[in-house]
Order: sequence, then C-alpha cells, then structure tokens
Amino acid sequence: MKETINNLILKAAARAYQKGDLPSGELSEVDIEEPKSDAHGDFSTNIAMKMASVQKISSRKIAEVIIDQMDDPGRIIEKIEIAGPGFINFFLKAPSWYPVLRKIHDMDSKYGSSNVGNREKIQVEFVSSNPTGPLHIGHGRGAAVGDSIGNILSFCGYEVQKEYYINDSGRQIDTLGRSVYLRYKELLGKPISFPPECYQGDYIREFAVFVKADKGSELLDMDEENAVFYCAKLAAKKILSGIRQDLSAFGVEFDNWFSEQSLYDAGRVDDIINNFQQREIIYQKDGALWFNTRKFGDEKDRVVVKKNGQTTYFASDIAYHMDKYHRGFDRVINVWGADHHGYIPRVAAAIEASGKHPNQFQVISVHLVNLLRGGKPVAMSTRMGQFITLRNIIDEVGRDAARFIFLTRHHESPLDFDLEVAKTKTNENPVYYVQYVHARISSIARKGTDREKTDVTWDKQAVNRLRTPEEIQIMKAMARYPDVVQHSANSLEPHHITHYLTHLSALFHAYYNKHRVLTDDPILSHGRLYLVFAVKKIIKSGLTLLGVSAPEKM
RNA sequence: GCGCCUGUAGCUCAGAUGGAUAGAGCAACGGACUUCUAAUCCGUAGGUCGCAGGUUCGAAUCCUGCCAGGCGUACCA
Repeated sequence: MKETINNLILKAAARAYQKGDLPSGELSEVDIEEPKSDAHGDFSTNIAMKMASVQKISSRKIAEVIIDQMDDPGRIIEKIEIAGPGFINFFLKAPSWYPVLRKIHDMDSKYGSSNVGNREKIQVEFVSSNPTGPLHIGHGRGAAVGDSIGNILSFCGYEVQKEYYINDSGRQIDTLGRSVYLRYKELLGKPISFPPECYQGDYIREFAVFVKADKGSELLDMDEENAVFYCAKLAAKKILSGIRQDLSAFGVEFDNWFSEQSLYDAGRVDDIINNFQQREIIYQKDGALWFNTRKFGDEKDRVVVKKNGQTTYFASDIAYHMDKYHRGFDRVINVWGADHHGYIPRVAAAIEASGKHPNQFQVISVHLVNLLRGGKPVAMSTRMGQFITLRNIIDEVGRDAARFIFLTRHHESPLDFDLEVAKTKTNENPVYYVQYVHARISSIARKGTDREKTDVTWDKQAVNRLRTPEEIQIMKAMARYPDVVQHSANSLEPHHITHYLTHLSALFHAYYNKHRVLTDDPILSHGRLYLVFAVKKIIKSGLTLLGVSAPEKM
C-alpha cells in the first residue's frame, strides 16, 4: 500500500516537472508515513517540504503542483489534502484495504516474511554461558533475545544458524573441578580450606556426593591435578546437560554447540597466533605476546599469550571468530551481556585484522535484569550460591510469560522482572493480553457454523461489508506487519514485534467488545470472520517469532 | 580520568529513516457481563521528553557542553 502511494507521488512529481510546473527535475526521496492522527489521513508525505530548498518555491506550492498531476488508476484515494507547512495527506477508501486481507490469507504463515536476506548466511551466537553453574535470569533474557533475532532473520530470508559456544577450557573450568574436588575431600573427612574464588553453590556439593558414590575414595590416591581434572570434566558435562535441558524447556534449540577446547585440540589457536605473528600484528613484549589491536581501533594492545605461557581467553576467541567466517558465515552476531561491552573493540579489531568488513560483526548488548518479587528486589547472591535459576522462573511463571516479558524492552535497557507481575493474568501482563486474542478468535471459530469454520474464503461481497472505523483500523494495522518485521530484522530489535502485537491486540479487543463477528447476517459474518481469522494468523506469526505459543483456548 | 549505555506521565516503559496535538500498561476515579471467553472493553485525569545551547521550515529524535544513575576500563573469563 505504501509502495502504491509512493509510485503515485513519484509519477505525479515527474509529470509536474515535464509540464514545467517544477523548476528542477531533481526529486527528493519520498518519505511516506502513517500519521498518528486520523485527521491527517491514512498516509502522509513530506516531499514538498524536502524539495522546497531545491525547487526554490514554497512547499505548499509544490504540494499543489504535485497533487494537480496525481493520477489514481486503482481508485483507492478518497481525497487528498495539503496541511500545515506542506504535508500531503492521503485519505483512502475502505475497499483499498481489502487486498491486504486476501494477501494475509493467501500467504498464511508466510505473511510478513520476505527474501530481503537473499540467503545471506548469518550466525547468531547467544547464551554461551560457562558450564560452571546453572543458567540464571540474565541468561534467560539473552536466550530470548538471541533466539528471537534468529527467528526474525530467518523469516526475512537469511540463512541463520544458532550457536552456543561452550567455554570448556581454561581457568574457570579448572576452578570448577577444584571446587568439586575440595567438597569431595571434605565429604571424606579431610580438612580443607575452601578459597573464596571457588564456587559456593549447593550444586557443587551434589557433584561431590556423586563422585564419592561413584568412585569412593579412589580420587584421593590420584595426584591432585588428575583428580581435579576428573572432577572438572564430570561437573562440566553434567552442568552442560542441565543447561541444555533448561534451554529446551525455555523453547530454545541450538543448531550447533561449539567447544572452545576443540579449537585447542585442532591447533587452531596456535595457528592464528603464528599467522598473526608472521604478519607482525602480534609482537613480543615483557615476556608476553601482544596483539596490536590499537592499530585497529582498540584503545590499547591486548595480551594473547601470558608470561607464563598460557593463552588468554581472547586468544581462543580470535580463533573462534576466524573459524566462524571460515565456516562460511557472511555475518556474525554475538549476543553478550552488557558487562562485556568493553571487550567488543578488541574482537572487532581481530576481525578487521583478518580482512573482514566491520559490519560483518555485530554485538547485541543485553542489559541486566533486576529480579523482583512484589516490587521488592530478590537477593541474588552468587557468592553464597543462592540464586533463582532460569529453571525456577520457567517453573514458576511459565515459559511464555518469561519470554514475552524479556522481549518487551529494548535489549539495551535494564529490565525489571517481577515474579508476581509475571504471574498475573491481567493487562499488567501483556502476554496473556495477546494470547487471549488468539484464544478468543479460536473460540469464535468453534461457535460458527460448519460452513463458517471451513469455508471462510475471499468473497468480494462479504469483505465489502467491512466498513466500520474499527475494521479499517485493524486492516491498516495488519498492512503494517511486514514493515514491523523488516524493521526488527534490520535493527536486530525483537521488541518492536512485541509492541506491535500488543497494539494489534488492543484494536481487536476493542472491536470484539463493540461488534459481533457472528451475526444473523451470513454475509456480514463471513466478512468479519475473514477479518478476524487474518488477525489470528498475524498474532500467531508474531508470537512464533518471539518463541511464544498461541493457544486455542485459555 | 576515559569509553559505552540509560534518563519521556506518580510507577514500568514504547516512540526506525528529524514531522503536525509525544503514546501504551499499571496505579487513581467513574462506568459496561442474559449476548462469539470480563485474562476484555469504554470514559476521566495525568508531561518544562534530565538541564542549557546549536543545526532548520520543524528536534524526544541530529551536534556540543553539563547533571544524575548503571556498566566497563586485567598477562580474568
């Protein structure tokens, strides 16, 4: 629809120039917007104001000239007005919206999708929590955002892979093993001192109990390094399997789980260090190896191999990102916690150093979640090992509510997550507000006659009965859905979908309360069913992009 | 100190490419269920868009400076 208007304007402006009514043939780009106020029409353009400086005549005059040349072959326009400093406002006839309905039904679950992605290969990496403890609420937000961005990009024609990077190497894993090992020794009555950097949680003790049950006191006879290694492997494996289960319960399925250790095993980390050394962007200083990230925009150089010979996390991260491009991804998107944002420039530097374009690497910073219960902060002490896990939240408030709430805010905005609010079933909690639309329409369908249930197809006469302001508003809103999806994909911001769904739901609920769908007039009923079934399809489509279910009954 | 993020109604937050009278929900007040699900709707009230300049036909949006809060500034991950 927008495009149609766009063409009308461009043609009119071109004709005006040919006739000599416009001094310059240089046409500005046309901006079409949907005015907030109905008094300003269905669509509006500011082209006259934009052209004024080039054309050297007043914007109202330009608007007049363009309107004079306006043609309307499809007879969609009710009237055109010039308003304010030179806005051209278009008022459309109700029937001009009907093709949207048909399109929604024809395309069905594909409505809103596109192929602008052109099969470009994108990888979205998210969560990637270290397997040293269970997922918490912050991971949940990252999971919801990453998963949804992946869904939206696929919907827009990108070829998307969702990946989880497992940090199964390095000091943290060692610390995990040490923590379990110490608790194990403690269980066997040995005196221990438990360092503060070790993991305090009860789950560590559970692993120790498991080791004891499985191996008895066997580990005491091994040398400590091997015993710790054994504990580390075992605990990491169990934790990772718990993480997989939690994510699955949260409705998140990864296409690939990528192990950091595998990079070391395959010699990839050494390879990239050697390669960069040869290219002299890695150099030696103070007994360590430094990457010259400053040359690529970072504020200082970074160590990749420490004085003690160990590689840093950054070193394997370089190898990891090189591997991503090696696997053929055109663009790589990382969803990280906002506390890692200082890390972005150095990874970006590594990517630039390898000859990739900066826009092939994007980081989504997900800000922290304040967990509340009834308005009061919930104590989240990792140190004490006492915290509410993602699993607890899924169990208490449900997956749909949690995911939806995570996606109501811009990801760079801190989010308050109130467990009590998340459980309420009122307007305060928008998930149910939106899902209720789907359930209500499903209910209408169940109440309709057999013919109405199965045979609600395009019928010109029936659709022609859709004339009320509420019906037209709904059709307008539905016409916008593809734009909203596209905008979400371009900006990597799922929350636009969430807000759009809430808005469409409000329009539907108002309509439902004011008008009956099933009436004594079968033709009118047919038209209205055709309308609300379209709404149902979009609600389901949007919820699916967010990873939220669309229930038939509530 | 420097860097990034945030600052919009009493509260929680939307406001893409600068547009006309800045929008929702909650809370407050008043209404609507014999009717397709009241997990809903209708109405009233609520604002110096952190502050000060600048850019222009036009700024919550762009630029500069300041204020407040969060995060980051490792040979940690």
